[in-house]
Amino acid sequence: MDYEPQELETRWRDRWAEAGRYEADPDGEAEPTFITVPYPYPSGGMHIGHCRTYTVPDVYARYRRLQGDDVLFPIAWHVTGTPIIGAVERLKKGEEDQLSVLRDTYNVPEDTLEDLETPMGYARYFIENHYKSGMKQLGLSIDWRREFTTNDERYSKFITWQYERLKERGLLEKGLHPVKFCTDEENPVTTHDLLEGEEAEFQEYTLVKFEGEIGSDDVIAPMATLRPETVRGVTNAYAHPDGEYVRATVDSETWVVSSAAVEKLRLQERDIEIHEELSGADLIGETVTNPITGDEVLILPATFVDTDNATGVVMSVPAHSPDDYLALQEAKEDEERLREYGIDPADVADIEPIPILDIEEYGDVPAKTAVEAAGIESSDDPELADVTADLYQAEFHQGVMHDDYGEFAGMTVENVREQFRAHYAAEGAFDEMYEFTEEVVCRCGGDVEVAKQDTWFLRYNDAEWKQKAHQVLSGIDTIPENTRDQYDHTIDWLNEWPCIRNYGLGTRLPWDEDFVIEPLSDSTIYMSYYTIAHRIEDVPPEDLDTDFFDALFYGEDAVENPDERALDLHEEFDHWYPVDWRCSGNDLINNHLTFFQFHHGELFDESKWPEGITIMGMGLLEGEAMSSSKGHVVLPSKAIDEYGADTVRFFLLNSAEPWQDYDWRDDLVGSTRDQLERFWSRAQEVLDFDVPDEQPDLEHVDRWLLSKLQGTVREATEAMDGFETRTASQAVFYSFEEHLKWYRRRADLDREGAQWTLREVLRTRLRLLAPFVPFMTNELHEQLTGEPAEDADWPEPDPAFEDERVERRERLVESVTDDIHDIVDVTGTDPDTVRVYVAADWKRDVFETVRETGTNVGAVMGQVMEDPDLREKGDAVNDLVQDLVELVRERDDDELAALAGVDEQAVYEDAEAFLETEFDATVEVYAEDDPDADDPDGKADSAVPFRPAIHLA
RNA sequence: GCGAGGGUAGCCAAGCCUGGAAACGGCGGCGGACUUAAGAUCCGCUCCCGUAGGGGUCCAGGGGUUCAAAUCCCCUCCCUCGCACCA
Repeated sequence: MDYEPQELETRWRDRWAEAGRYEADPDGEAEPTFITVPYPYPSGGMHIGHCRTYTVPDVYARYRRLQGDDVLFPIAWHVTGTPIIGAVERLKKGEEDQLSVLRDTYNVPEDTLEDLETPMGYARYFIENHYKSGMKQLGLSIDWRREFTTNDERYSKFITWQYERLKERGLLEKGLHPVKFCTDEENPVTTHDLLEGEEAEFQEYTLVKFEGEIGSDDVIAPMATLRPETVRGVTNAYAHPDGEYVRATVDSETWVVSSAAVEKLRLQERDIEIHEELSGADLIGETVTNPITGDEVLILPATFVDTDNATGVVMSVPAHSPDDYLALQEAKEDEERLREYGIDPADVADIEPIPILDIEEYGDVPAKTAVEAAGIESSDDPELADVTADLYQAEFHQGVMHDDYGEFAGMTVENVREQFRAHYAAEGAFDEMYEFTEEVVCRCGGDVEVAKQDTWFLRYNDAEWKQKAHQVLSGIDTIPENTRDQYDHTIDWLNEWPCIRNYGLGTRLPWDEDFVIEPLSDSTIYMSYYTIAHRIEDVPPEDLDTDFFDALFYGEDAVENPDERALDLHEEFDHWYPVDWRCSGNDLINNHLTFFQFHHGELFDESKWPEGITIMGMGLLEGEAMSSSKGHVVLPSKAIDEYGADTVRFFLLNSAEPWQDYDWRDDLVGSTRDQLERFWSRAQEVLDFDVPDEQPDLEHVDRWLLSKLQGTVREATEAMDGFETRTASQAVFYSFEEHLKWYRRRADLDREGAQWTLREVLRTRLRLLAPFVPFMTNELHEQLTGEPAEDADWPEPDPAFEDERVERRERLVESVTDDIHDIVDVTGTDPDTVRVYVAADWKRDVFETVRETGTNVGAVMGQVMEDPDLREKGDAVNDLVQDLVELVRERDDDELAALAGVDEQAVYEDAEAFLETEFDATVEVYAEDDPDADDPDGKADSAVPFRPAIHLA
């Protein structure tokens, strides 16, 4: 039978579907195992980069089934939030990029595009035609009865229950929060909605409220700065001479700021009324008072001031800012210009930098030192930015505040900034304003600004809640183990999390219908929903109130008059929960996986807390990140059509451990396919053997192979328990192929014993490989035994076949073969006779002495030299002891014990026939001290125990 | 900057926790078998030197511990990822 994966795999898919093979219902006897993976987000199609994420849990699920567990592996679809809506919008607008992704990358037929113009239509298309069909093609052992979407009515009731309960427990809080806001669409936007500035970050400027008289009005000129602690070093201020400014009431104060700033402040929840438009020239030459020092400073003209950034008025700290230092120098030199604005140049000439912090190796005036050291003379010098960055960096970490900072004196900037700012903000001298670090543009072309919005937060900063999350974590197996620190760190680091959005799919906030609960916040404990997803369909949504879910999750004592239907569902929940394993991506450690722990800690009893998390690496395609927008993807359907699902699975699981990145390379996938095909044809040969079931006489090599098989079972089992799919499949498949290679070279395969052995080996390996390549192994195992591999048991190591001495003996044959090969290669000879001399008995005695005495050469020599016969041999004994000490050091006790029991001469004599074929020569085995030994070149005495002397002729 | 993970032969990559064989395996390359040929398959070789199983150098760089270090400790250099309101 030839290997035809397409035909074979279709047949098994149909069988599974017809039998409902992976539908899991509580089974009283078996141990329940519940495995989940984050539900996919169908905002596009599935590509090969997604496949491993779902295949790893499948392999584990299949493994646990073979171990006899009752396994639940469900899937659902996450549609919450804006990505799908955004994708639909772009499609409806006919955006070329979007159309190209749909048409070219995901092969959506032209006449189907119309169906994709509603969010759920769009989602449904990709669910059915990509995810679901792809998962079925891959052979994922999913219980399909339990699928749902997060936009389903009943799921929403479940989310409603959860948020009602969190609110009751005081874990939700209302507050203001900065968001990205498109000024055209007048809506908050997400990173996915951006054309430019995806990298932009929120930057919180401190506004230092300088007071003064501009025109004839008392006003506040808020100077925007990122370094509020430098306020004592301010010598002057700058405004743009041609900039547009306004005088306006901001909340209850009168401010002068740029016109551009007004709009931003409005978005940041300020009450604003404009009184008068001003030009920069109106500000210049005026003096304002530093709210901290009380010093009066002059506003100077500067065209480098950006009126579109923050307030459009900046303070100047020439002692610590290279920009300000140069600008001041330049202002002093241009007296003409100062007079133009009615400023007395003498007043400017008097301005000297005021240092406010010390930093080693930068002298009294760090900015001056930095600028001069770099040889910068003009503010146009492109090197200035680097010099500035270096100085800021150094000052931040090493700068020590001067004495006039009072309670803040002596501290470093790093430690003082936040405190300092909070202190003067509380006094009313400082205010704040947000800006982006770069320009941000919406996909609609509109300008995106920072807006402050009313939001509900999850209080992840709550100390008690954090404590619970740590407790949950301490009970979780984290794979790989070194991710544990990251979770702990994330738990401590998480702050308040805004859990709602203004629009998007999903569940409305129960007490405020204007808001939708965002995706990361509606997916924290949904694994529990899988346990009842298919059966809750029988309950009308209007009955699904909070009491219902309390009874469902907490049982009959949780509420008065619990709903019988809920209690019924509770039994199934109770059967499957907690989650045994959550298999997820390493990019979710920082958010989802930690939220998952917080919410379980809060909402469930300790007995329902998750037990394991394993994280997965990314997929690359031919060494580069996959990208659907660039069309740099491979679709699973295409890969499976070309190679077969078993090959795709085997490659994904064998090329790297789950948590490592893997690289989908066509040539390597092709070679995986060849390997499976070879496995198949070798298996066919074994199937053709006609051997009885009961064990025939076995030879040494057969026992050797069977012993190796037991070790492989052990290794694979241990690896599977730790999700090490690569180690497990490598051991069972590739490493064992190496053993077979040797076995085929060594053994006479026409014997009944050999054929029986090979059949045993195949039967065992099929079961060990069943989680990885279920189609092929089921087929072959059924041909071999009448039963599919997945219905058999996971193999156990059989102690009757584990034999260290057998393995040691075979190792001796391997090394003597290697040694002869080496000599043949080096000498370039083709021997007719190969003579092997086994070390004399007295050498074995020395070996025994070393074993007993230990690996101290002196001690061994002392012991050995007590024997007068040995003493006579002199240097020969010394050399031998050196060799044997080394040999013993390199081996463990079991190995040595096994070696000690080996009759070396018998081993080589048994291998004579093999060696004769191997070298096409006559092979003679002698004892070193056999008086009749034929030893033409006197080689025999170089024999060492387990390292016979060799002579070629 | 903070947090995490890495740097192994032409390339990919195992080994590192639990120190003990120039270091699994794959790809690529070279040679051979089979074949009319190609492909596939199979067998060898693939750090340097060597006509006797040997010797030399080696696991980012530099120090240290040890009889023994890719593996343990310290320092330096370089790379990847995350630092949020987003799946």
